[in-house]
Amino acid sequence: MSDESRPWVLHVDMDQFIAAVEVLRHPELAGVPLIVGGRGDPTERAVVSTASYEARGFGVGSGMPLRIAARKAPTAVILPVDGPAYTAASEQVMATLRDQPGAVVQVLGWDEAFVGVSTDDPEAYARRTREAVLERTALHCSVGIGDTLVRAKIATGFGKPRGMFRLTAENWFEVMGERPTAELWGVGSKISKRLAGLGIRTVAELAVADESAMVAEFGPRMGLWYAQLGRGEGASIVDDTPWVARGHARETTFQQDLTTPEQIDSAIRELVSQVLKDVAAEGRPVVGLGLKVRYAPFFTKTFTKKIPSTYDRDIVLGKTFELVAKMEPDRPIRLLGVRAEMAMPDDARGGHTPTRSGW
DNA sequence: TCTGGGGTCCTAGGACCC
DNA sequence: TCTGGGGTCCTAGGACCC
Repeated sequence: MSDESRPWVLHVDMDQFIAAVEVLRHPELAGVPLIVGGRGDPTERAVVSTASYEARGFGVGSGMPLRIAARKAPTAVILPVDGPAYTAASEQVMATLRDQPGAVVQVLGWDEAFVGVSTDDPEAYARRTREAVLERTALHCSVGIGDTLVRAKIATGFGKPRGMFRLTAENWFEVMGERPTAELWGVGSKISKRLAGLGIRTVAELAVADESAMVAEFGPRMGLWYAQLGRGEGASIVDDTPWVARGHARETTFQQDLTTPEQIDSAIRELVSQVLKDVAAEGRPVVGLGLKVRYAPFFTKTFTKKIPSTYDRDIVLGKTFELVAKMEPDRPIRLLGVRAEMAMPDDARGGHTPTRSGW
């Protein structure tokens, strides 16, 4: 170890963020199993956004259907999602991070951010950051310390809750080598299964995977990117360029299945008008409109249509009727969404880095 | 009494042009 | 009668993340 100041990547992740914000507003809920999701009504179709650690003890996790969560944790308090409250808390957290000396902050979501900083003692810096966040927001966080973005991000999991962990080229294989590929950030269940088909099950095996086999299976970009991920390598520069959305979408879940063309048509009209309003607020032209239709269960149909200059109602409705015509009568539509794509300024398009997410 | 809503990026294949 | 190669654009779909 040297005293030399060098660049580090910190990944700051709030502990059970949404539940913690709710406890701040409802102090009597401290220590109580708490579930936040949907409109707070477990008889409705919705999923869990966050479960407190107490609720997780009952086997409740995020993404789980709310009614199942309520069954698993019958004593849990269930609250509705309150987006504006979490946005406000998030802004306080991010402002605190930006106030730290020398910090470059790249926000990843409501409850997490990368912080780039040059320091000779990243643990001390991380500790001061955690203290500052706690003091300003009364919220706890964990910090991952890494020499790349990927390593910092993965490190956080080992620091939770209310702690920190350092993951670098030095201990990467010691810590991650024997773990399944699905523990990597960007490898989910589908990809890990395809990797297993190539005989690759652990991070260490992925790290030395045959390049031509990877490219044959996943294509030129993804194939090389996954192998790189297995080594924990990649970008180490935290980028605080303000984020510009590439598109907007509106999706909704119907409490009752939609079954007739008339119902579907009016639902699409409503969503299209909402998303066009969102896009108009950005002041950029609409270049495409997509429709996503989900049948119950597990089956998704999509179409996207480039719109020449502006939204063309006839095109969208024409495609809609095509979808409806293809609908099988015994498969009622469950969920439905509309996505609009906006024109992007050329310099915001990205695509210059060798990884799927630009890192 | 199963399955949100908001995003990101990549790939394959067909159409079309030269 | 037979059939290039390269490039771009568009659509559809897949996968992942929080």
